[in-house]
Amino acid sequence: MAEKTIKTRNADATKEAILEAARIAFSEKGMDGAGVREIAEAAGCNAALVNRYFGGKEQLFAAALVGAFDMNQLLELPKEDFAEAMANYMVSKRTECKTFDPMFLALRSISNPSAMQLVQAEIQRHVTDVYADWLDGENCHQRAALIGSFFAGFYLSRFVMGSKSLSFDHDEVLAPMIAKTLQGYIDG
Amino acid sequence: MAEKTIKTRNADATKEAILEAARIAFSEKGMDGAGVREIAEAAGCNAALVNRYFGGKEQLFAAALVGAFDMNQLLELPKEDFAEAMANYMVSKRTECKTFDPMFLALRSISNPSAMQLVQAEIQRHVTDVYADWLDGENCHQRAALIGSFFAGFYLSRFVMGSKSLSFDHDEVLAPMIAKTLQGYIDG
DNA sequence: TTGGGTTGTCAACAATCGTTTACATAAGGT
DNA sequence: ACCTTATGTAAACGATTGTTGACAACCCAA
Repeated sequence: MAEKTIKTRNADATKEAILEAARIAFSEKGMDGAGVREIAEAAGCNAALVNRYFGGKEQLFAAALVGAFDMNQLLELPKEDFAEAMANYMVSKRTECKTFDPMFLALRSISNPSAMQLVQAEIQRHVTDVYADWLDGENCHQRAALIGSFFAGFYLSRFVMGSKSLSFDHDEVLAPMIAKTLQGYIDG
Repeated sequence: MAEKTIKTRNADATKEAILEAARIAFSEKGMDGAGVREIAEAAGCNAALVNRYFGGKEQLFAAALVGAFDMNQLLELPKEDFAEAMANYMVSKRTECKTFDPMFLALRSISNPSAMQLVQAEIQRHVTDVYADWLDGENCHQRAALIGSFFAGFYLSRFVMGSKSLSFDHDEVLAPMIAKTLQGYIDG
């Protein structure tokens, strides 16, 4: 949103531009790797405005986090379709540059303890607990957490680390394996 | 190894002290989070020696990585015992402070691209490929990589993020679930 | 048109980083 | 004992970081 052609002064707009730029930068480089000046430049404004509108980098990170982990569309499926749908989702996901991905943001920010704590709380409330309610059986919290950790591990290995064995070339092989693992946690 | 009582000059000893301090610091804070001065202080020497002996921080990180991922004791077990043994290993692992853990080092360094590349290459060669050879069946590389990613995800969620649902309190519930997942990848 | 508050910019601050240079000191052969 | 080399220390450099305060420019109401 580096729209400098029209310089209409609008606090809410620049605030939103900073937030969007921050989400992208944090996704690409993590909380520590992304700089305030770099975010401000991508938002088309000055770095000082980041502090004026958000109070600091950490609070900007917290603001970038709200509503990020609302990935509950899959939960509207019938339970017998969930595993295959989620496996297809995991496998069909493509990594584009300059985009906001809460999973990247989380994975690349875990070296920062306070950022990690924010991420953990957000995931626990908006993902793990929701999935546990949906599973709704014996040890549902553990099964939900294992689904989440499996998802995170796959994301980490495939996209962040770039494992060759988990590359796009093997999607047809990977999808059923992933689905089977997920089904195991759904059945309990 | 901050042994300052006896100041015997020994290049190899301090080199090793720096390496050990680096492994611990990198495990706790990651490649970017750990500072050279902090490592040198933990090693009981000056920060300049880090550059003299290793050529720089990145090369120190690379040196701290060699031989780190030799976790192949489990492969000496018979195949039918592997899943349960690895599940017990994952569940019985305790996180101590001031210790070297290559998995922590890897997870907390993925925000640094060059560090991540070094880690990925090391894991691919010393873990994933070795496990694939051991599995030795159809899609063995994918099955091995999924074991690794599952392991990483569990490590990340339980130890680094501190997921409550995967805490020590639920070890008896978690172990058989983990074992079942692993067994799925072993059988293929 | 004028004043006041909002919005944005600029420059500098203090801290930290990895790194380098210059210098001091211990060790060991001659 | 002396001299050379190896080993360790100290200080500073340049770059970057998040943050802040002073200042300028704009918008809007009176």
